[in-house]
Amino acid sequence: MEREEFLSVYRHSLAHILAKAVIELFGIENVQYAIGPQIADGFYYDFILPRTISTEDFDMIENKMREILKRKEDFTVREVSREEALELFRGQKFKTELIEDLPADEKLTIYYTGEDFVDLCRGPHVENAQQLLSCAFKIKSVSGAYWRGDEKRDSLQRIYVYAFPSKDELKAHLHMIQEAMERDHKKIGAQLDLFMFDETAPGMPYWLPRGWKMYQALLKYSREVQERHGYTEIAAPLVNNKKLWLISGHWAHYVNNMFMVPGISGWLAADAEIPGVLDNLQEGIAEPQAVKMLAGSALYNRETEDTMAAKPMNCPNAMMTYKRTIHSYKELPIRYSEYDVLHRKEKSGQMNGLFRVQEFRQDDDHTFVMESQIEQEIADIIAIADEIYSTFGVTYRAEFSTRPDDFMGDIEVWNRAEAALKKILDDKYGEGGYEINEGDGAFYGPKIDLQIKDALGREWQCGTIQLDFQLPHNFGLTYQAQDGTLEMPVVIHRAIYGSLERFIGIIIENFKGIFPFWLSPYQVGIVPIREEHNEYAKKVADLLQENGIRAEADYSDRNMKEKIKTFKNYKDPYIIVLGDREASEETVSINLRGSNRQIQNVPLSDFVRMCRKMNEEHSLELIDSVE
RNA sequence: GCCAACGUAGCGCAGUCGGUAGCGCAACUGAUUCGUAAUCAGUAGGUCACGAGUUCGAGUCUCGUCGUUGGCUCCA
Repeated sequence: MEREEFLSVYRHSLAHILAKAVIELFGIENVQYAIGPQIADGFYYDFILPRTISTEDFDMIENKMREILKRKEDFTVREVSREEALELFRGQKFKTELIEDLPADEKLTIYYTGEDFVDLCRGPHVENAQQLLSCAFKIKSVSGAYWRGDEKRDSLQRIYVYAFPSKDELKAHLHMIQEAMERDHKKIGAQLDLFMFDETAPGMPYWLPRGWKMYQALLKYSREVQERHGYTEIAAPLVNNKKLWLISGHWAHYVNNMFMVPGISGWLAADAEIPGVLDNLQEGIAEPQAVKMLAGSALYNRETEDTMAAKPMNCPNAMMTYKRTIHSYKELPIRYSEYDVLHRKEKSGQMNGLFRVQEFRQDDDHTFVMESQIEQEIADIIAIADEIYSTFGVTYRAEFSTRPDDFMGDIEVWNRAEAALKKILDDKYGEGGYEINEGDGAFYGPKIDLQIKDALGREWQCGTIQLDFQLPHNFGLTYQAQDGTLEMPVVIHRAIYGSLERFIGIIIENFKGIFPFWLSPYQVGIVPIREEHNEYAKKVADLLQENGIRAEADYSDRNMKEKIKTFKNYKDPYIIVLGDREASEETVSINLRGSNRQIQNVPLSDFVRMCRKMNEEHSLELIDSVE
């Protein structure tokens, strides 16, 4: 904690130095300075400047900051009245707004750095800039940001700076950034031929043969686990008429994120020409053109009755599936798992490799339960999450979001459900062993989010467990209770991977492309030394395939070293070399991934057993000796 | 959507002042038949993202569009 305070004091102080440097460089009359808080790896400061800052300016700004530090000026604090403050920051609109927004009785403190720079600030700061001389900092980037995050307000230039107490720590941090860049799933995905994108389908991955093998391995594993827990899988339409979205509420709340298939409101009886169609929405650039349409052309219209939309979520179709028949309390819980393709339209600039896409699959499920079953069902879901996350060797953290102000439904149901969830979380993680976000739940029910932590310590929200009191209501779902009355089930939405696409992105970075055996696109690379060994190699390949082991063989006449190199670049866990010796003795010689170590002359049956064991146990570690 | 940067062969990159489109790897062909991370020789591969503009001439300068990346915002 001490270190945290220290970090906050000097990062914040450095932020003032940055502001002072920028003002000295551009002139106070040309600069509007906003706020400069500290963040995880440094700080930023927002400005309005007469021109845009580019990377070429970074040195200049950093040098100016160092020059200012060398002046060894004092940071002096002064308490001022609101009037005094307003006078002092006359012409600085952001500071003025901040002052006016503070409660009337709040004490205003201002900090001087030297004589000529003053900033509104709660402090505390270092006493003298000298104390910052040993700090290490480096401008990270400049990007756009809005004043108070509101896109309708001023657009500011945000200067991000890395800042650490010592050069070594900055160096370590830059090293970590470098490491993260090397693990970039977009880079590794291309290197390992896992997936690709094309501009005709922004944010919609093409899964290449190798990537798809991994995808299937993840699906297979998910299905295995869920089947054990009594889940039954369904598949449903990807595109539904808007009637469905009107019932579910998506048409009202989510329509701008949906890919639309407009309906047809008619056909042209004769060729027609539509004059004055603008080719561009931007003023001054758009030129009106006549568009020709041939007789028989359909006239598409989003508002017609046969308009359809691609599903952004599986829930409505799961509700329809439940509704097909009447249900008895004896059937519940009913667990419909689903891996269908979903589409969500994102604003341009929102996409990011596999982390944020417009087309994806979830390891989704909708479970229909009686209220009395919530507790046990959630406990079971958490058990599934435990099992799956531990298989990937990652830890996770739960966040509990409770009833928001604009909740819908019966407050008593909410209270009972939240109490049940809290009890499970307390039992599982201990009180305080998870975070509570009061009022952060969805309007239709409380939720638990599961954040996993990857090998670099970065956190990702993957799993989510949400109670839903709204959809059963919208779709009029019922079950017949023991006493013969019709009751409404509660729906639990849940996913463990979250989106398969994003999860794969995360594990690519977590494992740096060096996947556990069971997950590797190909698990064994087969290298016959000479063409005369192809026959034996083929026999081995067939045997592996029969045993559910994914193997690839290179039967070409290339040099064996080249074959090994190719498989090593693909990071195949085992590369087996087959020559005279192996063929005559029915053995394989294994090259272990990640080392130059080999295990010679392993009996074929032992090798198959090793591979099968890792597939069955979903082992994290590669077996590196014959047992 | 907003701010900024980027887009040259499958991949990684070079291309100066506006003057004939280049390199490495990969691919293909031939030779080599090899015991653990690059055998040798040769060949082919381009709408320089797309569209306008300036110019005698544009990969290079200007504008626009699309895509990607880093942020903002939102989210799984």
